[in-house]
This record gives sequence, structure tokens and C-alpha cells, in this order.
Amino acid sequence: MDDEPVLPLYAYERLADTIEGEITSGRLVVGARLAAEYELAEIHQVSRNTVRSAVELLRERGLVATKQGAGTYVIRSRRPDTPRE
Amino acid sequence: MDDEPVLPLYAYERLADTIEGEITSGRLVVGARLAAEYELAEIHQVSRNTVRSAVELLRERGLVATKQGAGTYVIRSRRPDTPRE
DNA sequence: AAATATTTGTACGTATGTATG
DNA sequence: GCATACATACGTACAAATATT
Repeated sequence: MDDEPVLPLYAYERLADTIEGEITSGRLVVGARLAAEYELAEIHQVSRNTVRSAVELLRERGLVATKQGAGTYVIRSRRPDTPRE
Repeated sequence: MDDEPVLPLYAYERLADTIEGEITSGRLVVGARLAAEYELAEIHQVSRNTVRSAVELLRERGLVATKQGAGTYVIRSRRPDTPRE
């Protein structure tokens, strides 16, 4: 319990939420590729490491999948019902 | 399939395997606290981030749990039967 | 087929923030 | 309040996998 604070505290959480919003809103459809990490870093004015943390969160949420050398792709438009661990 | 290459390729994998060995061998028992990240970094001559990657692996293997401000503790002496994701 | 460019992965260092004791 | 320890965040460099020319 007590997971997921109401306000995303950290930059990587906010970025993950932002990108998740683009997915759930349909602006990023299943199969679409996210911008490259360095691009996301520039766009959102954070470091690439922060982008990677955000994308890691999105992977854990089951929304995207990443392939080295290729990119990160949307694999789901909304979160699977609460992974509960 | 095809997970876990025979030879651990990266420093953080080797370090994780090393620490796992200390756990499975009984030198680190359940409840024991691992050395601090900066200590492990010094001991094994790697960076803190590499230590963190190794510990992250151990968490995924279900062997340890980390509590901010407290430390990383052994919670299991051997891997649970293949987490298969 | 081969070389180049792009993109993610790993690893290092450093600084600052947050939680615990 | 202070010390300790983990967490986040910045930057940098190079390696590895993939895509493109």
C-alpha cells in the first residue's frame, strides 16, 4: 500500500506519466516508436539517464518494449489491470 | 529461453553472481545486511552505479530487499523457482 | 556486401536529494 | 541536528545491436 504518491515527485516519474499520457490519449498508438532517448532528453530538458529511468517505468507498466539499436515501441495503449507486485 | 548466458558478460552481472554466491554459500544469511554500496564499489573496484545494477539484479532474483536509508538485506538464501518473468 | 549512422546498453564520475538511525 | 545510506539526476565515453546508405 501507499504506493504511487499522488504527485509524481521525481523528474523521471513525471516524464513517464507524460509519455503514458501520450499513449493513453492515442497520440502514440500501438506499434509506434518513441523518439530516441537523446531526443526525449532534449525535448523534455532532462538527461538521457532520466529518460532511461522513465522508459524503464513505462516498461514495468507494460506499455512499451525496448530493443537495443532499434528503439522503444508502444505495445499497449493502457495499463494492464494493476500488476499488484 | 536462451536467458542467462553461460559467462556473465558485464561487471554488474559478475558482481551479482559473486554476491549471490556469498548468499547461497551461507556466508550471508537471511537477515544479514550487505555492505554499503560505496563499500561494495571499493571492495570490487567498480563504480557505485555498477553496484546498484548488481543489487538490482539480486532484487529481481528475489534474494535481497533494499530499504532507503537502511541498507540491502538478504531475504532469501536461494532463488525461487524460475520467475519466468 | 560493406561501411556508416543511429539507437540503446553499459560503465564511469560527481553532485544533490531523501529517508533512516 | 548530524551521520549514514540509498535515490535521483546530471554529464561523459564507449560498446553493441540495429537500421540505413
